[in-house]
Amino acid sequence: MPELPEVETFVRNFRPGLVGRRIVAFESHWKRNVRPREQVAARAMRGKQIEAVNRRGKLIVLHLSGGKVVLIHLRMSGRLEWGEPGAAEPRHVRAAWRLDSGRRLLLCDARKFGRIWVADDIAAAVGTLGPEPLDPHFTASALAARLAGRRRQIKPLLLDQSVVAGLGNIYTDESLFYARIHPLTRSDRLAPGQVRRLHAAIRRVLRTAIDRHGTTIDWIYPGGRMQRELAVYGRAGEPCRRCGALIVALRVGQRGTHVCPRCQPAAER
DNA sequence: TGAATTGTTATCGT
DNA sequence: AACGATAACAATTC
Repeated sequence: MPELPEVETFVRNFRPGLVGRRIVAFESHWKRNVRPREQVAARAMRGKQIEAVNRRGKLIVLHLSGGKVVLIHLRMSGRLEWGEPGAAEPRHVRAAWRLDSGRRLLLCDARKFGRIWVADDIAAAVGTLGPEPLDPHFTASALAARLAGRRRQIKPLLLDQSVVAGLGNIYTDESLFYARIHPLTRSDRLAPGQVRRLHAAIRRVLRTAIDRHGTTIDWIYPGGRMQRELAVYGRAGEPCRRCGALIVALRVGQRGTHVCPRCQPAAER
């Protein structure tokens, strides 16, 4: 569930408590999800200072003194919490970084799908990521270039992190709605104007969602306000805010997908 | 109780 | 062979 806006919100909320702090210890018994294995990762992090905290796609990136990076992917149900001395321990703690401030940074994850890497750089851990959709270099023509030569359905293509980094199910559906593109449309059938609309929609949706601190739609991610403003996601059977037609749920690439049948006419085959 | 949930990867087919 | 579609997987909640 955490997509780019939710990850960005975590980064902004936790950055002040992290930058400049030193990692005293790393504790985890999350064998399957920590790379390299816990003791090796712990040794690489111990004593290092956190010099910067930022985001790349859906990854949280801690830049450590000495040059290594710690990458945290929240996947479906991960979230960051502070472990305060004397406070009750949150549920589902999978990893903890003890800091010289006396606090612990906790990665909590009910479903255990999250991941932690300690690596020399992002590419070494997760391979190639597509451009940041909010970066100035991500222009409409840059998007068009990334779609060129592909003939996949547009929705799975947008979910592919090597095409654009950071979009997940919610914001892909929202972006396609504002661009008035049906999610099954083949990418090579998009007119230049549609690509420009899609580019603008992606940036508009992500910027708005960051401003609202992300989307809270269930118990997993608290604190967001974007759910009030979603146009299609999770609104099956409700009227389209633009035209009044009823929002339809369908399945695209194994994913729950939401469209306005009038605003997003199905691509003819 | 089992259906729903998601990003990634493995696998199958074209 | 490269790409696209699909299945599988992790584990939990309601």
